[in-house]
Amino acid sequence: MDRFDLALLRALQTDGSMTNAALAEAVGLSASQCSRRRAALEASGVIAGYRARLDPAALGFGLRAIIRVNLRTHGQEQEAAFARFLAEHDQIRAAHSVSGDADYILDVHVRSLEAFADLIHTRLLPHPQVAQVRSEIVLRTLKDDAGLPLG
Amino acid sequence: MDRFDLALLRALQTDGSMTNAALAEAVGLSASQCSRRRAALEASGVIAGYRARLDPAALGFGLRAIIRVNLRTHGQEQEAAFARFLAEHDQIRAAHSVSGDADYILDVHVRSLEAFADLIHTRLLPHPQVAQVRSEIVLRTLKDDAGLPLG
DNA sequence: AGTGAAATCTAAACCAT
DNA sequence: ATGGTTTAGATTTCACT
Repeated sequence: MDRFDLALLRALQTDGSMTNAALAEAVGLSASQCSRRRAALEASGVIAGYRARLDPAALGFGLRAIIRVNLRTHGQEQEAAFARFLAEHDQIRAAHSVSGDADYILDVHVRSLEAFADLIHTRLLPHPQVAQVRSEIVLRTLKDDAGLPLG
Repeated sequence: MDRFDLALLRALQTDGSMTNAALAEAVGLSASQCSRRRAALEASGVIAGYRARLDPAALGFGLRAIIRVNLRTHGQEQEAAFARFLAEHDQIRAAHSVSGDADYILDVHVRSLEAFADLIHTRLLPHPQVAQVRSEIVLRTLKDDAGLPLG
């Protein structure tokens, strides 16, 4: 993992569709070398994959919210049940168990305020493990999934 | 935007490096048609771009936190100043202005607890606009940037 | 470790339906 | 609008330094 690898990663987390020729120019290496280093970074898992970034607004997702959840009980089985709940709901785009005021923090994209209310009132609050739900609705996104600070 | 476009988007937000031939097989269209639809989705901005997803742990980012920030004042100029602060700090990977208990919610990746403490105590808290900072440290990530729920 | 060229594969323009 | 063909370009393996 030298400065060339870091430069490759910086370039690829900005634009994952860069060709090896473009990467070669960007980092100062030959295209073949970029290809090989890139393959190694993919094989080792440093590059976990490539994804298209979609525009939520263009696809009708009008509302984003950050939701903090507290559970009633904290046993192994309860946590597993809640994890299954999270996995089953694809409006929930990110979910972290956290240490702090809340137990879980969710990042949620929905099409409308109705869909949001539905998620809160007919999904989350009735869940047997859920004790408290507090949400913040996103008004403006100043930064979204900016790259990792490499170098 | 028909079911084929949605299928393309679903495939590409899961794996952005799929070839048009692979997409053709996945969605049931010819490769040329996939190429054309894909170009249209890129041109219209529905596909905002492609990015490599990096593994934070593999790159030494040992700590992630969600930080809620409240500002002292809420004028145009104050918000702009805070927005500049956010843009300048690349440990802050996402930042949203929100309606709810907090004014801003930040998603932060740092290398260590020291780096985290430094961000809080020598960057955020001394900032003239910042009134309150409350953070939750991520213990376990159950879902991270899952795709938008299409169809 | 690094490069340059050859062979394979991919994308996009073209054309016909 | 869609699918097949072709061409120009990209990737990757190989030979070599």
